[in-house]
Amino acid sequence: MLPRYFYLNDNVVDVARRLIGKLLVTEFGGVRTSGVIVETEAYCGRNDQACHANNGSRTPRTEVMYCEGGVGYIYLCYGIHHLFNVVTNKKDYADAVLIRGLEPVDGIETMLKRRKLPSLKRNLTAGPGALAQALGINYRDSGISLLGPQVWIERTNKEIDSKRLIASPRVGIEYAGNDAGLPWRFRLRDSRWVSPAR
DNA sequence: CTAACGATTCGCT
DNA sequence: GCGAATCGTTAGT
Repeated sequence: MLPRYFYLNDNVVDVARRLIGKLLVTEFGGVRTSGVIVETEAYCGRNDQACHANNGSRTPRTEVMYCEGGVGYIYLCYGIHHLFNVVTNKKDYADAVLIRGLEPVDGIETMLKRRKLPSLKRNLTAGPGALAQALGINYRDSGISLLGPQVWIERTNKEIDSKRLIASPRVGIEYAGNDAGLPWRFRLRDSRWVSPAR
């Protein structure tokens, strides 16, 4: 399990890069499901128009983004999809990393059942809404600890060569003006488990 | 209280 | 490639 200090990093873009190649695990009702993170996006609470908590905007929903790093920020998108983010930085600094793609590892049968899919294909965990559903993550669990028994992140044996990382603009945030062009999306080159979005 | 909208996905053409 | 689905959150009245 990654220790608290991993999440206290005050550079959320750096955390987004470091999360690639880590294992994201959930264990609900004693059933373990997991996958290697292959795609992320960074959102910064200060001077980032794409962030829900931009420039100190506090609402009931975004309050967990202001927690000390090491909890999950999960919210409902389009009324259907539960998107999972890793909250980082110290208390009152509303930074988070959206997890956008996973390579399935543990509990594939369970994930197939949750996704109502007949067989293992890339749409099992490629895309932020898809992977959250596969892991059984619900927006009502927003604020859950990443140092607890239900959701956590682990190191893996595989080292990620920075040459295998692609940085590009974030997806679906055209409303964010100049910040829409920031290269804060990271993905593993040649992974078939990254999101369908361009 | 009301209305507009979204860090997306899926199915159909 | 395109449009519908679907509902909590938010800002405004």
